[in-house]
Parts: sequence; structure tokens; C-alpha cells
Amino acid sequence: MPPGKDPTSRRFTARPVAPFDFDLSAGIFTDGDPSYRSYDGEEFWEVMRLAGRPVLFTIVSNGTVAKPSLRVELRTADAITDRDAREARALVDSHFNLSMDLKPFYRAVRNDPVMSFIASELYGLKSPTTATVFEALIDSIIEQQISLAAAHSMQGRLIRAFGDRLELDGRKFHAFPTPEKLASVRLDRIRACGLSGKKSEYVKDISVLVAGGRLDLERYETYDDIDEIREELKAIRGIGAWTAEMTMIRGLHKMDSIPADDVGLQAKISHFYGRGAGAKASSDDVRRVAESWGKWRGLGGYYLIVAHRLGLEPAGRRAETPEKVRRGPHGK
DNA sequence: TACCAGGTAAAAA
DNA sequence: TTTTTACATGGT
Repeated sequence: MPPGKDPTSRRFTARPVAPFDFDLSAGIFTDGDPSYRSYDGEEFWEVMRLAGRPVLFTIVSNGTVAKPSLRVELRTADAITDRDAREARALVDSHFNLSMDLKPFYRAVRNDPVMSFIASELYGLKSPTTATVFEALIDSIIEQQISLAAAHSMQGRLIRAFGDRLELDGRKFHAFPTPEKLASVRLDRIRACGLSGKKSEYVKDISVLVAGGRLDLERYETYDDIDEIREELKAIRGIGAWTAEMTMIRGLHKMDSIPADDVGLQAKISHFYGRGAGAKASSDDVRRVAESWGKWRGLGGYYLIVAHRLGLEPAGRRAETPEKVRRGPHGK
């Protein structure tokens, strides 16, 4: 069947606010779990839920950083409605923060030579957001304390064990598990994904709250005051300041949220801003440096993380092989 | 082998 | 009230 006639497939174009570098922004998903979400340097794909069932989103860039444009294709097992397509547009926009204007951020960091240099190298980079706030929260809980490699392995197991399945052309995909699903499974099945006993309880308890309508995470999107969100989230067992901040920056588009206690971020602050060798930055050091980025401090933190992944060196010194580093994937 | 990774709650002092 | 401990897996 020719594309366009197939009701289970739909295409549209998204127009991000410039500047936007799709390759740089999608690079964080390189080497992801291909049954859920990945980026191969050309195509980005992810399974997201539309109207209660999994849909495969495939995105490629057909524009430039100055004139960005994205081709989006949706595929699923049944017919895609106009309403699905409208919702999909909003999801894609939210996922890559397409409506966010980076120019005020670049103006805000002009007086910070380190961040100015990084921002010029990463011009057009936007931070991604999860499809649901729930996903950001569950991922953050799993990532508490352990390495990202360990966490990603467990997240993959959770997705493959409990995420709704979608099969297209013989390829099997999974959506991120719903709160309803995780609320219904036995604790030991969550533990079997590698989570500690306590983390399994946090995940299950939060899923029960969300599935039962007693916790509406999406409504925090409308809160302007991140202090209020942080305090409300911290009242839930399993959520501390770090997890609340991570959830806000990656799930709620709160660019002024920064996880100052994060050991990774602290290492990046000492790498790019540290004077003496080896001295590790404290959470106060993170807050102090990030202060000058104003309401963009969380995005600044994200720029540090990506800059470090790409091998950028502080104070304008280039990495040994700039072309290769700048162009290469930066992994998950 | 031991130790550290994008922490947190609960026990012990 | 403050400090210590248990926890899970993956990489080095």
C-alpha cells in the first residue's frame, strides 16, 4: 500500500523554533534500546502512547540549524485518527522542546566565558523531555545512586517486561510501562528487573497513586514555582531533592531546575570551572556557578553534561580531534 | 577484589 | 538532632 493511503501510518512536518540542531539534540539517545528508543545518526525513533496504545514515532531532520524542519512518521497497529495526529504534534514538540527559544539562554550566559564557549560549540542544542512526567520520575528513581549504565540496563528490563508491545514488519517494540501496569504487578517482578527492594516499593507505590488518580504528576507543568513542586514531590516516599530536580528538568520543562547534589554534575563543574586539579565541586559550588545562568540554570547544567560527553575542553581549549568529537555520537 | 556510580529512608548514636 | 548503614548492578 502506498504511504499516505495506509491508515495505520501518518506523516507530518514539525517546525522547531530556531536555532535547533536535531543531530546534536537527538545525540543523547544514541545507542538506546532499539525496541524502545534510539538514534542512529539519521533517524530517531521512540514508542510513545497515543490514545492508550503504543505508536512508533520516527523522526528525521530535513532542515538546518537556522531553518529547522523535522519529518515525523507515526506507525501503529490500527488506524491513526486526526486527533491522534494533533496529539502527536504536541508530543514531538514537547519531547524535543521544539518551542523553546534558546536565544535568551545564550544572552543570559554572555558574561560567563566558560558557558559562552560551550554554548557556541553546542549552538542549537535543546534538552529532551520524557513523554510523560511519570516516566521521568520512574527513571530518576532507578538512577538514584547507581551508575547510568546499571540504571539503563534495569530501565530496559522494566520496559521489555511491562511496556505494551507493538509489532511492525516483524520488529518488536515496547512503550514505557504505564502506571496502571506497574501498579498491578507483584513487587518481586519489579525486583526481578534488578531494582533494590526499596526502589521497587517506591516505583510500585507511586504507580498505585498515579493509577488511582491520587497523584496527578502532569499538573505540575502548570506550576511556575519549582520550589513548590520540589516540596510536594519530596513528601512522597522515595523522592528526595535530587529525584525531584531530575523529574522537573527532564519531565516538566523546568529549565530553572538543577540537581545540585548530583555527583556527575559536580564533576562537570569542577572539570569546566575548577581551578586546582582534582578538587571536586560541592552542591554549593554547583549552585554558585549556575546562579549566573538565571532561569536557564538547568539548561546550562545540561550543556555541561553534553559538552563533557563530546569531549569539549574547558577555557576554549579544543579536544584533540575536534571534527571527530564534534560530529560523533555522544551516547546514552 | 574493591570501589564508585547522576540517593534515600530508616536505624543508630 | 546528626550520623551511619543497607541497598542493587555494571564498569574499571
